[in-house]
Parts: sequence; structure tokens; C-alpha cells
Amino acid sequence: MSVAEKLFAEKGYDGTSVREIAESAQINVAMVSYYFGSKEKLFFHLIQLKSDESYRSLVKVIRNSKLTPWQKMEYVIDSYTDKTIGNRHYHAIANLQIPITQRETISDLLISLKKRKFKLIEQILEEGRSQGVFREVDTGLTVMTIIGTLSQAQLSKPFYCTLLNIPAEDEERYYHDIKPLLKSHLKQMLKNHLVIYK
Amino acid sequence: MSVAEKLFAEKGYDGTSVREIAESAQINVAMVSYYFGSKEKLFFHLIQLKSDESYRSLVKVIRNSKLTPWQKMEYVIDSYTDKTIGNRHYHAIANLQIPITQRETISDLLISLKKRKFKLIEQILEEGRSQGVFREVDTGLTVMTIIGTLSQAQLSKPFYCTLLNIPAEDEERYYHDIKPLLKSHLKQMLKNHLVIYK
DNA sequence: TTAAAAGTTAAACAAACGTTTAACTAAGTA
DNA sequence: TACTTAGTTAAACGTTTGTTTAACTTTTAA
Repeated sequence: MSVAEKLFAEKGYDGTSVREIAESAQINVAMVSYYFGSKEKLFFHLIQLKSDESYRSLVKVIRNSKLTPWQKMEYVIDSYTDKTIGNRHYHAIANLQIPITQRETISDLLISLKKRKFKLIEQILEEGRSQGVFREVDTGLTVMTIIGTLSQAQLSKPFYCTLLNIPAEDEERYYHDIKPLLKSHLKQMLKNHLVIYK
Repeated sequence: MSVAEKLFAEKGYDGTSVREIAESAQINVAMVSYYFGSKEKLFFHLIQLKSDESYRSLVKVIRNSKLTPWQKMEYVIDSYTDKTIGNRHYHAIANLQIPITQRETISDLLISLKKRKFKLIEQILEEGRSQGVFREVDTGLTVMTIIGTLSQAQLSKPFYCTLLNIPAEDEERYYHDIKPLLKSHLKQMLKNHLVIYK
């Protein structure tokens, strides 16, 4: 499954063949059908598993009522950046495969997961607004910006590498270098965007 | 070619078959090979054509030295939002197909086009900084945020529709409604992020 | 010990893939 | 008019796709 996750993220659902997955995982092709039923069900299984992992850890932050809205935002930015980069294969699939996958079942699943994630971050923004510490911004578009920036960080890897003088093959170094930059960029920008100074 | 553009954007390069394109365009399958040589060359041709269109119109704005950096930024946000939505099929390909396409020639092309676009917006940010009217921000990541937000607006369509109470099929209405929201959101956020008040 | 169940395999399946072929019609040219 | 070129077609090419089959080995359990 981890092999499948990597290949799906790198080459897309349609670009990855069952034989490729089997070969990479050093198993027989028939085993995918035997254990998962089909390629589509393997994908389904994969996404459902990973999304729950990713979701639960975010919920904890939101529910922690001891933190101020901005502290929560900072925590979300940190942990969501870590998650996006640490689980980059899953996030590449979850964020980018929606319009690609033709099967309704798959895109429906991805959409519902995205919705769940959005709502979670929106809660913080609305909490801050009701407490009078956040400006009245479009919460949906603000979440779009957070997720969009992190997605772009993945999509821009090959070209951003040349900017930072990192060899294009050195994926680890790219993510290691860009992670703190992303965090401080998002914090700085969102603080100016959201927080009301008194 | 416009049929191919739409299908590539909706279903990805690998998810779109030559027969599908031919059927949709009501031509014979062999004509693709006859006129373009191959599927890959058709894609190549398509991207190169569209990217030049999109690029040239942005250059004009940047070169207009009568505008202040922030006026340029506002203009770029407006026109780039219009372009992303108006040419949404092309932009979906250009922004999202990089990690998907396996062929080196294709991804190399997409990367170089992205680089060109980035540099253009970065120029404005650096101009503003050297004039002392913009803060010292990470220009690369700021561009990432602009492009990322607009890309997400496309990727989030199916789920954002439910938020705005728009039927998922009504693509036109979604983009019509979201366009002004996107523009004002980006302007508001980037103004707070960039502009130094004196 | 032995029979059923689970795991694993190479081979084969039909369908779809991108591309090529060869026969044909229409357009252009001398 | 006669002949070359360009445009278009249905059919076939060899691969590759996801999936199934049937034979085989290993594990489990009575």
C-alpha cells in the first residue's frame, strides 16, 4: 500500500498500472485483486486510511480550548505544514487528484474528505471572529489560501529547487529547507490578514 | 485542440485517450497522428500555444512603468484571476500536471513555463521592495500563495459549490460567483502582507 | 495425520491503448 | 484533362491495461 501511495502521488491514478505497483512491491499482480478486489478499491482503501490519520491529529488542536484563536492558527499552520510534507504522497493525491479521477466514487470520497478538512480550519477562523480578535474575512477563501500554498509547494518542487540551488533529485533537502520557510511565511501573512491589533 | 485541452484538463494526460479526443471532436482517430504525429506532440503543441498567449498579456502590465508597484499587483491579481478562470482548462493543465506527466519532455516544458510566470510576478514584488513601499517578504512563497490560491479555487470547485449553494453541474455560475470574491480576497490579504503604511 | 482454507503463482483473458496501414476521396496544379 | 498532393477513412497493428483462472504451495485446525 505504501508503494501504491507513492506511485499514485507521483504519476496519478491513471498513470499508475497495477503491474507497476506489484513489481515495485515485489508481489504478484494477482495479489492486488485477491486482497483488495480491484485497483479502484485499493485506492479507496488507501485514501480512507490515510485521511483518518491526518484528520484526527488536527481535531485535537481545535478542541483544545485553552489556546487563543491565533495560537490555534499557528499550531494548525505548523502541524498542517508538517503533515503535508511528511505525508506528502497522500496529500498530493488528496489535494490534486479530484478533477483527474473519473470514477464518481473516488472523486466523491476526495471531495467529502476535503470538506471535512476545510470545516475544521474554518471553525478556528469563526471562533476568532466571534471573539473579536480576528477580522471579518472570507473564511472559505482563507482556508483555500492555506491549502493552496502548501499544495503549490509540492507542485513547484522541481522549479523551486533551482531557485534555492538544490539539485532537483534531492527531494529530502528541498522539503527540509522549504518547511520552515513555509511556516513563517504563512504565519506572517495570515497574522497580517487576520489579527486585529489593539 | 480545444477539445483535447478540455479533456486533458478534466481527466489528466494519462486519463484521456486519443480515441476519446477524436470522438469528442468528431474526427477520425488517425487524424491526430496525421496532423500532430502523436498524442504527446499534440499535448506539447497545445501547451506551447496557450502559454505564450497567457504570458504576453502579463508582460505588458509589468512593463508599464507609470503604475506604482501596488497598482501593478492589483492589476496582476485582476488579470491573472481572469486568465486563470477564463483559460481554466489550460491553467488546470499547467498548474497541476507537472508531477503527473511521466515524459521528461512534457514536465520540462511545464516547469520552464511556470518558472517564467513566477519570475514575472517576483519582479513586481522586488520593485516594490527596492522602492521601500513593500515589506521584505519571501517573494517566491508569496507568488506561491497567489498561484496556489487560484489553483485551489479550481480544485475546490465541486465542494465549494455546496458551500455557495450552487448546483455542482453549474460550472459557469461557480466561476462567475467566485471570481470577484477571489479578487478582493487576494487584494485584501496581499495588501496587508505587502504594503507598508506610513 | 489429513482435509479444508488461505496464500501465491504463471498464464491467459478480453478490452482499450497509441499508432500505422492501405484504400479511398477531394483539392490543387501543369 | 491528367496527375500529383493533401485529406480522410475503416481496419488492423502490436502493446498494455485490469482482472480472472487454474494449478500449486503453505498454513491452519480437527
